[in-house]
Amino acid sequence: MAGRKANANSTQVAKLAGVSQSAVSRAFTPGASIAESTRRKVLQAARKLGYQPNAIARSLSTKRSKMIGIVIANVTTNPFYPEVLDALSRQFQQRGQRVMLFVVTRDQNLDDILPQLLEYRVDGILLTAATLSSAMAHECARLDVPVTLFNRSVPDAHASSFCCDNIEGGRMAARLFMKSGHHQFAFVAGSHDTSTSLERERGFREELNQHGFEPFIEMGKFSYQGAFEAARRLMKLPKSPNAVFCANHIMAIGVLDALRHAEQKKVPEDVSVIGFDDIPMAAWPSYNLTTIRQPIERMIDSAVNDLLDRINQDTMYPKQELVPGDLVVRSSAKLPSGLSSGWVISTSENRSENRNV
Amino acid sequence: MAGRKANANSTQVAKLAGVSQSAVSRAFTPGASIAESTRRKVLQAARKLGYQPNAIARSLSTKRSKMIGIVIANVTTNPFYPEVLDALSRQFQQRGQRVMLFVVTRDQNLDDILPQLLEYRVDGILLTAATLSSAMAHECARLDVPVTLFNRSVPDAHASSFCCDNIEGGRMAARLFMKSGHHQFAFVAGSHDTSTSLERERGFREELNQHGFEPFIEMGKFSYQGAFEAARRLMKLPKSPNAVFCANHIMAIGVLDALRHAEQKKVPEDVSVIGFDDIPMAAWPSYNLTTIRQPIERMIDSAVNDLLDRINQDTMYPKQELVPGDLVVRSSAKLPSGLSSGWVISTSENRSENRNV
DNA sequence: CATAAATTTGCATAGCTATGCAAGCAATCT
DNA sequence: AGATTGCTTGCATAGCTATGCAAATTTATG
Repeated sequence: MAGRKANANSTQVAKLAGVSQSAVSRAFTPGASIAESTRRKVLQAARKLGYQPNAIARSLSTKRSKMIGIVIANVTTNPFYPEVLDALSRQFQQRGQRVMLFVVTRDQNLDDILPQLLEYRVDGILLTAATLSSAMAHECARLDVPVTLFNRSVPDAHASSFCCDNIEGGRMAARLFMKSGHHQFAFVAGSHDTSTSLERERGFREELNQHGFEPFIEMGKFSYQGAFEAARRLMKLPKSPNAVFCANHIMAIGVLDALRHAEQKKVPEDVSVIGFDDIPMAAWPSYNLTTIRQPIERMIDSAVNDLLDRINQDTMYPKQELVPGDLVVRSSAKLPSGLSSGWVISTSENRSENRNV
Repeated sequence: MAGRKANANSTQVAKLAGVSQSAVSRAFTPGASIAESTRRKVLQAARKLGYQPNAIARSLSTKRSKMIGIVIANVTTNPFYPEVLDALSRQFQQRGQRVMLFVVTRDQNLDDILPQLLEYRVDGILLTAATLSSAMAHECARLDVPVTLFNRSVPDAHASSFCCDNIEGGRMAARLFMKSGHHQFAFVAGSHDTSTSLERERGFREELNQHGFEPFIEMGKFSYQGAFEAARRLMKLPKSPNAVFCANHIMAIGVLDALRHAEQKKVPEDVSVIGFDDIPMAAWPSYNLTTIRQPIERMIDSAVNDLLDRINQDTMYPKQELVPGDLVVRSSAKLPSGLSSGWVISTSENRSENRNV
């Protein structure tokens, strides 16, 4: 059978090098106690035999697999997630961890997936765009496998979570709309059971409410097509909105396309649109989307650091972190006076600057 | 340290169930010789202890890791690849294989990456948008680890490869342009060392040459921005082309945006554009891209089957497969008489039909 | 019931590396 | 020289499961 060809092992290398098997092991373990001369002998013998240490056996022995389980959803429907996966995967690679990947459908039940990761004794688990049942959270805690959620907030606190400040993001969108003099608002939601969508909606609505406004809500199902149709429904309303905030990037694109191509509306003259997730595509000339930027690199750095720290130190508690987003002003939403395309507004530090994006 | 918490093992389960360790192993091995009554006893004891077989130990023992190494590039720059990754990953999951993922940058040297997969004794390797050095091909062959390339053709034949028929795809684009009466052609290339780009160019050029035409070639660097700039350069030429074929989807989008927003050209009235890789985005109203569709599902089925077959049967030779693509007619390229948007032209079986895409 | 056949079980070991411990060794110090 | 210290090295074993083989048990057959 393929894959069964006898592969040189440390004992054979040891014999050829005239040392013990332990010496071979130490020759491949950085920082181990071994004389430089023997190490060279071992490496030479290893090269001659085409020997490479067996990571499976090492994992068994050290009880560390050096593998991280990553679960990710929406990888084809939302271009934000390929960005996330790319960055996560690179970070872990760079830190000497391998990645075991599971791609799931939106809100597929993870209770079947996580055991498959645990079976391989992954050192930690990172969930993206997925939630954790409390039974599974419990199971991971029992096995001392740290779990980190990315872009989902967590109800019970057995896992770390790293999210953009979605509520404040929603508020920023509302404020920009109001400053530009809009009066009829709408929110295109992703789904009614996803924290990102719910929180963005909540921030948007609360800020509007404080000024006496109430947005229409339409369901865009987190997809281009769903948002396209949502936009058409919105435009059929008696008092159709002229300021539409969308729960993510891809739905903002769907809304824009519907407005321009199906409804003959001009953006932003007739209708303003704001999205979420500033991915490269948002800056393309066809869209030029005004959007809330999630500082993806920073979020991922934090998430990766947190997970690796928790793997290495037993004592650390899970952490919930909220990273502030920036409002990136382009030309899909009408500009209030004093602001022009290319501005980035960070609420966090309460300043704006023209970074010319 | 985290992850080191004592985890029940088969011996403990055996003791609790009053059987031998072998019985526990067999209880978890489908098709093993064990009485139903003992299996039940074992499973009950296992549940009580929260026991789950250790896949690492199993891998060591069986010399099968049940892991496939996937190497993928361009996951953020080309939306085709998230589709590929999603489909691949699902297929392998469904077939009981885990995926160890490496995300690389375009044409990053794999000679550092593959050893990391081999170290974990993956059962097979699938490379997407990446090439294999002959040294590494040799190494994998020596270790009996089958390798399959997806979307890259292979010079030496130590690996299987599954590609769309890029040459024929290029020819189809050329034929459509010529049928619509174009006379000035251009090809926006991805890079000069990638088989996909080279082959698409070759087919396009050969077909044109047969009719006495020669296309301009511009380099689009496989990116939106690169293609955007390539289009601007093309439009500055004295006899600027009015029929532009792009080596992939994302570059077609870049070209379209440049033509419309930077060059004030109408598509397809002033310039026709054809892309490659029919991903969902191509059908969005903003683009409505005429494009060559790679039958991604079929290609992936073949690739996965081939790899798994080669893992299970030592005797099979690597296979090179060329899957024909379809020309999907939308509205970014002028239509020849008798054809309307929504038609799909499959050269393979030499027929066209209106599938209303 | 006796015997043959089939099924189930446990024993013992392989698979490969890491590591605590004690022993060996060389260098340093008094 | 003798004692002390610090490195290196090998031995032996742990880590967990799968599996060939022989023994034990059950079932089928005559």
